[in-house]
Amino acid sequence: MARPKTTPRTVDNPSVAEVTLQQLLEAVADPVRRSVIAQLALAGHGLSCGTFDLPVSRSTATHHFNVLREACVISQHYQGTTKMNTLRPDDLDARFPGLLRAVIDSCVRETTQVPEAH
Amino acid sequence: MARPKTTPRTVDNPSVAEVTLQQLLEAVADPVRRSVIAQLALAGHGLSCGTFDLPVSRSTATHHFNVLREACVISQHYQGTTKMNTLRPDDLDARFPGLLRAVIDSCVRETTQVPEAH
DNA sequence: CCGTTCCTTCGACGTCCGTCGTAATATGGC
DNA sequence: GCCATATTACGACGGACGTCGAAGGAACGG
Repeated sequence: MARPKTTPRTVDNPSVAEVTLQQLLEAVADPVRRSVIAQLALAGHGLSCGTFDLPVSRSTATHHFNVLREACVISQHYQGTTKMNTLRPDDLDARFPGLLRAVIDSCVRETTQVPEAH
Repeated sequence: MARPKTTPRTVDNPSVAEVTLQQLLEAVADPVRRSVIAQLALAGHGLSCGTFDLPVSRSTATHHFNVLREACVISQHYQGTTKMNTLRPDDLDARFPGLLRAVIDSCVRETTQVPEAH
């Protein structure tokens, strides 16, 4: 409250120390969010929110980005009218060694190996 | 149906090939189930269902054991009247390299580092 | 047999989370 | 200023999951 009329469109990316294991695991347990992770990993660079291919509405996508950011899986920052998303690759390793890396790998395999006809 | 009156009390531990990433991540996203994992890892050997220290009723605990077994995180087998639970340490590594190992480590840290009064 | 112990099955209930549409805000270009 | 674009905030809804208690089956020991 007492916020000025103009919100300068800043994003606060939380510090790794504030993230719980519960938060991280819940974040990656959703298929839409894992799709975000996979697309970011495959792209190799940041992507704006609108460029993702997701099977949900814009507002739902915003929700998922928030969850991922608060779990320190991605970091976000504004760039003009768009919002860029990038993976936070090694930050979380101090707190949960190897975990995010393994999750990202599995997310990529999950999407690239989709052509698995039995 | 057409089941004999006496159920021989067998358990079918699914094969790793049938487990999805979704299943595994959902399984470990629950705090009670992570407690099971941590207690098993700390014990270093199998534990019967009744010896776990869990904040839920017996029937709920049974449910959680089922979820963990179907995700190939634990394997179960009867031993007299009790049901033994053991971690399936390296099975899942073929399918999700490094993932379960990292999760187990984080579960152990989560419970052993509980004495974190700030 | 009979009782005890251990675990499971079955409904039922409550809550949380993913989903949406609509309305609103910020930026950039004209 | 004004419009178009990009994203967010706000309620609302529905389904899924964690939870429980009560009843039941299985093994072991008398």
